Amino acid sequence: MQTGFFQKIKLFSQASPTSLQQISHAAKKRLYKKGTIILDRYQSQQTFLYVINGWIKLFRESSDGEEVIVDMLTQNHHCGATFLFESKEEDTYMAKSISEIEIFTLPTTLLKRLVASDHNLSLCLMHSILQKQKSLSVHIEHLSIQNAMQRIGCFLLRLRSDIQFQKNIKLRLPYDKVLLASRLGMRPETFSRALSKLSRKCDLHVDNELIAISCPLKLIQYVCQHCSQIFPCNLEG
Amino acid sequence: MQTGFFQKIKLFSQASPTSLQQISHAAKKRLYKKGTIILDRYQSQQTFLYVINGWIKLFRESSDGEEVIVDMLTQNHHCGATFLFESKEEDTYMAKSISEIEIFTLPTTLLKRLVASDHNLSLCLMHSILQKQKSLSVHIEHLSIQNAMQRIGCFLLRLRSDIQFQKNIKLRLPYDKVLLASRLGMRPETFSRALSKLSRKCDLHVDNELIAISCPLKLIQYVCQHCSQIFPCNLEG
DNA sequence: CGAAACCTTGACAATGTTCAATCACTGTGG
DNA sequence: CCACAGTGATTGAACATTGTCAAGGTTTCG
Repeated sequence: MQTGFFQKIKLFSQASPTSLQQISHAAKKRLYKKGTIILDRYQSQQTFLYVINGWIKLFRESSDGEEVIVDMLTQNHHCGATFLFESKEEDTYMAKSISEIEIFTLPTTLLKRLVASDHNLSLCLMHSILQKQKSLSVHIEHLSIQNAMQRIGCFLLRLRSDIQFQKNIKLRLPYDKVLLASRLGMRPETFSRALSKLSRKCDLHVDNELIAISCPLKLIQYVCQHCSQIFPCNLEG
Repeated sequence: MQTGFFQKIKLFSQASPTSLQQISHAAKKRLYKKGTIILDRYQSQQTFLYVINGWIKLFRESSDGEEVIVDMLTQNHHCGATFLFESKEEDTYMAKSISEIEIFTLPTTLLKRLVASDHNLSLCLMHSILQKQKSLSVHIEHLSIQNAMQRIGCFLLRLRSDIQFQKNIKLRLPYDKVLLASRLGMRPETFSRALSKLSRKCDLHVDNELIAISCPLKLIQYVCQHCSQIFPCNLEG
């Protein structure tokens, strides 16, 4: 792969020429169709994964056999930084493509070496981790404050950054409702009922995975009322 | 303050002598009694705060005037790293002592300079941030999977790391129940009822803020049953 | 075509919240 | 020193929200 490609990625934009060269040498770009297991738990430990395009589900099984969503990644998200310093088996996860995806991977060992030697690269990585941390904090606040309808509305609002200045927004849910329900901490049945209740309350038009928001401000007002953030909260850079 | 003090702190253990010197020069050690406002929102932006001892509440107000807990800090926790790269007003918080506390602070600007120049220091900081990130992920899993009784039990279990090998553990709640309830994402009334229900179910003995766990394994079994982590999950340090 | 997954709906159970009342405890000012 | 206000904590009753179970429709894909 070409160094220019990586230089355009914020995370690597400050990396030294040597680092960029090593990265572009070692990176493996891959395309997968929907529904493919990308990493098993063992591989997750050894792989830094960067999403160029599409959606990926990171998950584990709980002790009673249920699937637990660890994270959902999309464009410009990455995973694997956890294993730069510690490599505990309990932290591992599986990765599965939820749509067609385009990604690249790097061996954790290489990234570890680069981060140890390339100060600017490590600072970019730290910046990115801090952004992620903020989004986790916001997620926690939402889970403890918002009800099912609000969590769904909040998710919709975050799908588009320009949403507050538009009218009659049209969205497509990026992945299926069962998964989305789980991501938002509720049962599929609750999701189904809450979405239809929300659409009555805030003038949405729902047609399977297509959703039209006729008046974003109305939705924002209902969704964000108890939150400590100001509306376009936590839109990642 | 003495450089030796900071060298013993994991976060600064790999810092260069020059960094350590600058840190020890600029650090302000402080004692506060319970109930003191340590930082207002403006100060939080300019201050890196490290807890030597005691408990601190970080919080904000939501748009409808409710207090939102951002984080609870204790021994060896810190806050302020967020502002090393970005300084958004919405990310600021207030800090209040919940017990007698001993802390030290550094100006964000200094830490920023040091992190920019001292590679090993920045790696230590990154490590610490990644640990924090893991604990946030676990928190999210707990909020979406556990019920009120389990969240309370889980909190108790994390108060002592050796808990699984003991019998008849005696604990003291580190801060009041209203705050703890909010931290665990429930109402004080729910907390009160859930704690008494839990104590019946898992043989706890509750006497105000004192709690005795006669059989930790029984509690672990009930609390951790749906979790993707293995028991002594996410014990920091 | 048929199996499997996804999605929705109804009836009901479990869980959590709200509101109001009460009690204990703490610190303050008269 | 006591009265009193304020906070923390608990409890009951009514209510709201979410989860569970079962059934049936729809979509997807080999």
